[in-house]
Amino acid sequence: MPELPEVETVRRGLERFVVGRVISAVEVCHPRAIRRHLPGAADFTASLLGRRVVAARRRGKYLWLPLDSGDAVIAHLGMSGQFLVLDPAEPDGPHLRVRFSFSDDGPQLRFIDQRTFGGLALSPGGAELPQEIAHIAPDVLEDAFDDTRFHEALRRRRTGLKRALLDQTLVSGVGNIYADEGLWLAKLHYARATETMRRPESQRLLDGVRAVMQSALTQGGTSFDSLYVNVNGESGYFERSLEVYGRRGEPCSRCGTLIRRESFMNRSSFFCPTCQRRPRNPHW
DNA sequence: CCTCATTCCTGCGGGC
DNA sequence: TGCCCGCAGGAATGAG
Repeated sequence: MPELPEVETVRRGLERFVVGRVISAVEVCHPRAIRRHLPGAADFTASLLGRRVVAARRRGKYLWLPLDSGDAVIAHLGMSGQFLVLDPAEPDGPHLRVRFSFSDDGPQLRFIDQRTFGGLALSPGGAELPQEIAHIAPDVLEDAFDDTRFHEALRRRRTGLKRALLDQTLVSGVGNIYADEGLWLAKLHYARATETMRRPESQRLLDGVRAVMQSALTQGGTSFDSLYVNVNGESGYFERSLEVYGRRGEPCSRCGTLIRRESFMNRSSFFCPTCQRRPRNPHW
């Protein structure tokens, strides 16, 4: 599942292999992939033909490619989205959704997405910051992220801590996996009421989320070669470095207590019941 | 305005 | 062996 580190790795790949090139053809193989582009596939394609990609940007889990027209292609990888840079002779896989060809006849950019939660759209005039994603907050690795303001916003919420972490309008880039990992590092329970958070606890949480993301980014950034922009969730981080996610029944590396899994928000939460004490007044 | 459940989708794995 | 069902989850959406 691509979260911030994986998406940043993809952004770097796009910067390296796509920026500067002129789009010569666009093929929408599956209409669902551009469902958020309401004018439809023909409009999407027409807006891109002959345009040069001038940058590759990211906010949270959203990517966008500013074009020389001032528009931008917005991309979200969803659960299983990938961008692959492949020679035109390479056969199409079963989940190819959109294909971009370039005027240099070099490698194509292919958007591939098995579970189709991801998608692309054209943002008119969105080169600087697409208005479609203006509601997405800065992420914890950006200079623009203000720890104090995050803490204050957290205390104004009336919800559980993990729910707040997953709210992209409060902090972006955090998904289920890094939320669980960050909470474990900070020794905080997922159902902790946000309004009771104290400043040092908020700081531990931010530091924890930053630590796991930085670590994943370091590992993920090394795993793509010249024709593979990488990735869905497989940054190599998964198998080696996760402390709680997916580890139900395994001992906590800090205290030995067995990791528990609880169902929460229609998904799983993994935590150490000793290190991450359930609060007296949990917020569901 | 705020919070939260629901919804989209497909491959995989477990149970029978 | 094969079928069915649950599970995985980001974020838009609408209900309350």
